[in-house]
Amino acid sequence: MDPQIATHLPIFRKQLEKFVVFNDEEWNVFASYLKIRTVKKKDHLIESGQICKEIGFIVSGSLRFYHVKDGHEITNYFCLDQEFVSSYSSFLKQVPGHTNIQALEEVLLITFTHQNIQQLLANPLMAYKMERFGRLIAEYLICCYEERVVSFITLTPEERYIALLESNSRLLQRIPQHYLATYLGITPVSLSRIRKRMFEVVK
Amino acid sequence: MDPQIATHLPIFRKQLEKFVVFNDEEWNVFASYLKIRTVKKKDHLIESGQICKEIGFIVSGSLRFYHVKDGHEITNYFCLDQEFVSSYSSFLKQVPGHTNIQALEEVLLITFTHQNIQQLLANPLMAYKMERFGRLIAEYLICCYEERVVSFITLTPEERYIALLESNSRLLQRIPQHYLATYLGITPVSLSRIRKRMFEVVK
DNA sequence: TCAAAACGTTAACAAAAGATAAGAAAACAA
DNA sequence: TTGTTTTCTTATCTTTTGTTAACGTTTTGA
Repeated sequence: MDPQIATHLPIFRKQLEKFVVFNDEEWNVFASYLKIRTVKKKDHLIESGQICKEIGFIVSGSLRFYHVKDGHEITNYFCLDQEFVSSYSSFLKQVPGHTNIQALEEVLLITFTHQNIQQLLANPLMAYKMERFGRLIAEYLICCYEERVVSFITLTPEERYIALLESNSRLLQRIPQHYLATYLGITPVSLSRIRKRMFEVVK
Repeated sequence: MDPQIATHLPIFRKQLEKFVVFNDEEWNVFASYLKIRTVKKKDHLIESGQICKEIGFIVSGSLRFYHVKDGHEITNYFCLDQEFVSSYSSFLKQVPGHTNIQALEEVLLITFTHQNIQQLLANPLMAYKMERFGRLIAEYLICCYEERVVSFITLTPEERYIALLESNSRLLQRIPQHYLATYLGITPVSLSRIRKRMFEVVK
């Protein structure tokens, strides 16, 4: 194991315990698969057309997911520290995806690969808890996605922006506004107008 | 076990096997929890504010998911036969949801409850396969949701409609158009215009 | 069968969003 | 620092969508 990784393992283990609690023996097996690496600002964790081989836990930094359409980049998601990051659909099916994931700030990641998980799932000592871990993470993500779909269906872009201000102002302070705009499903120009309208009402 | 259910179990078992294969002993345990019931056209499987207690497998019929906003119904999803149906976020967290699920046609359902699943997960004979089953279903749903979020971000309403025509024309023949419109994120009037534009180009 | 309800289309007008371009402000890098 | 790039705002014009209402057709249910 990379000695550098040891510093960051406790915080990672603590986050994992929101989903499943490994005893020390299990944890040692699991941790033996972990790797640590950095992604420089503006570098990519994964690009469109590639098969996503790994899941990362973000020790520090932030990333954005984006798609390219007609030469424009459209931001789909943001991940901040203490969260997991992966192009899930590509990762789960091991097929090429359309998602790009780019570091917005320098990122420090603890990673494990799809192959690692398959090995752990095939290990009788680990299989049960790994299945459970996978289930609970996947269920968590379903709730996130459901919320996002519902916000597209039921809210106007302005309402989505306000909801984001209220629920996740931490995000807004770290993310350039034009990325936020496409995340909300509108153009940067349009978000600027929405903001203008909002602040005029306040005056 | 309800004798009426026996007729429909083989098709259900076959669909389940896309996710996990139960041996006969496991299957008998699992099947002992199943119930069958019908939902009449326009009746609700679940309404906003309720905790969703069950997952259903649709033997026949179709349903729509919708939210209410400012007195308007906004359709969020459709389920046809041979699919699973539940208000997942509410079901998984066992908290009241905002989703309504209504039968578009008379529906025949095979159901099992959240409590049933907890019992199966706690049964040492079943736990491993139930965890696995849950994981694989959840992963499948993640891919569905991801596709839907991406379609909102990257496509115009017209492109979303065309994509739906190409990928799921089976749906379109069974679903009233005004439900489809809100599913696409637009009004029924707007969808009617999009259709008019499309057919004029063809001429 | 027959009246009521639901559904789809169209029109007219208003509101919102997209596209493009220009300019100011802020962040970044040599 | 200084020059460059990035980011945000603003303006103009066009396109799209929403809103409301009217109308004809189809479906539904008593």
